[in-house]
Amino acid sequence: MSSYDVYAKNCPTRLVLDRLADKWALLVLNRLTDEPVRFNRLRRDIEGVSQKVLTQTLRNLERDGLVAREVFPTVPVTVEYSLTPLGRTLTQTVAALTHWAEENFDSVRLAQQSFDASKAGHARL
Amino acid sequence: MSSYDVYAKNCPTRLVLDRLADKWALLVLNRLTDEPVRFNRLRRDIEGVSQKVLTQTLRNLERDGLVAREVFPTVPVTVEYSLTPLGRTLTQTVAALTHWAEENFDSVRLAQQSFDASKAGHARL
DNA sequence: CCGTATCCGACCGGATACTG
DNA sequence: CAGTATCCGGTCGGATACGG
Repeated sequence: MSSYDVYAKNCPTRLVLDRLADKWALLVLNRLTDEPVRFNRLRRDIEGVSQKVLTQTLRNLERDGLVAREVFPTVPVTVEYSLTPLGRTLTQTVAALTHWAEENFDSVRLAQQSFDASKAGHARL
Repeated sequence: MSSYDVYAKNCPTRLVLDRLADKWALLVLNRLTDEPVRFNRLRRDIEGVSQKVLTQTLRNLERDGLVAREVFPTVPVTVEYSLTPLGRTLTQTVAALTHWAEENFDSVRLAQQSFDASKAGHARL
């Protein structure tokens, strides 16, 4: 079964999947879907990400060819990030994931509460 | 723009997205797509995951209502994991992600090599 | 404005040993 | 077989300071 190769350690797909399995990466790709965005704008819009981590995330995405970085020689300097053609091939899927999360949040929360309640009896400290 | 709420810190969707943005979780969901799987089978099939981390991943997915855990009173005990109906609503999207990774691995690798080569001049240790 | 560099505490995950 | 418990080194990420 070649479709099971995905689970193998040496499967190249795992390397790509590891990168996508990153909450900030997904949020960045999502934010860049409609328009190019400057660094600090991105930093402000995606609440909770530090400058360091956002930079790392963007570098990784740039290295993978999903995001393009363009520097404008203004004073002070302006840097715009946008999706590459390769990156755009991912937007449908990323949007689907986000959409699922929006649609099913209530179900997930309900399941969590139910799960936690059923385990409450064990909390005998 | 309500569709931008996804990026807000307090957005509930972020909580769900954080959980899905996990490489092991995605691989587990993928592996459970076609059939229920026992714990050690899962551990063997998904190379590189430790028992501890696989357990944690499965507990989280169970808590979120995506995965069901069934214990069979055999000797020794047998535990089967499967997708819940809620979990099955995710399989299309997860499969799409995996499929993208398979399709575009070459492009990503090429981009990485190109990126690394362009930065080689800075490696003056 | 857009980073890089450094320090440092918190958390993650592997190894190991033990239970039902 | 399927976990839980504990230890413990490595990594991640926040804070801060500084540079182009």
